[in-house]
Amino acid sequence: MDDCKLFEGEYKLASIVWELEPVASPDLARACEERLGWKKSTTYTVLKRLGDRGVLHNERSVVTALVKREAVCRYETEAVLNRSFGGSLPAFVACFLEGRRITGAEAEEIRRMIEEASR
Amino acid sequence: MDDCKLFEGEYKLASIVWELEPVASPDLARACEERLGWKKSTTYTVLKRLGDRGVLHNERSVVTALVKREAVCRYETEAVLNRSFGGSLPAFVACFLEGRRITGAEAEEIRRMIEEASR
DNA sequence: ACGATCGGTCTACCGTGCTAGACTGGTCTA
DNA sequence: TAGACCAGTCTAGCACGGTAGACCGATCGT
Repeated sequence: MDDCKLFEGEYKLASIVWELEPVASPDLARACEERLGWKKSTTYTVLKRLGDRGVLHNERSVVTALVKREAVCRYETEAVLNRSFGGSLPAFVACFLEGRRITGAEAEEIRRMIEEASR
Repeated sequence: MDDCKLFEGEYKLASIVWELEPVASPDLARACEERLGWKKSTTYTVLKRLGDRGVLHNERSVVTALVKREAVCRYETEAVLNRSFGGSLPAFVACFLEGRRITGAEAEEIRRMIEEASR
């Protein structure tokens, strides 16, 4: 899905939808005004764009997400990994961990996932 | 360092510098022309911008990097993690691993790093 | 001394994402 | 049925990143 490439403003809107969906479009506009300082028309403009791209859906004034947050996060994950780390997860982890500590619980969690994925 | 936030074109140029440094500016212009299809002036424009921001350095026609690749990668790492995963490495790893396999060697490598960082 | 070459800058155009004001078509109510 | 209200669209200005053409000052070979 190349639909998953969201620009900054689009991402902000999508984030709010993911949190509130299903949400009435006027409520969404209100939420965007409060949280992002957007005017009504701005919300609808971005909403329409994402609707056209099949990311969000607005029907009878009820907005829902067609593309889930996980898919977008995953796309970004992939993008960063490819662009900066040659697609290598170890390289990414190494970079993040450089001179940093993590808790035992986090370590355990990651260990379990690694275990799972390499079995 | 907020210097580490590079735009697309800037990142491309910086990548070439990281690879070739120290590099004579005309050579750099040539490399950008070959690899990116950039005209000379484009290279110098971006080079100057990055010079002003303290990312690259051009002195007596020799270009070097003041900000290292690792720092930029780290910045991006952090940015993605914060934006999409609430700063949680486990969440990122979970997303990346979702329905995917990794080799035993990679698993081992990550395990070692996790071990190291949680000790 | 002078023209050529070269490193480097200045200015500007273009595409695009962001934002919003003006407007429209439909519905509801007095 | 006329006016108010509301969901949604259209159009457009603005800022900015990407790109490059024109130009300039210094150096160097003849």
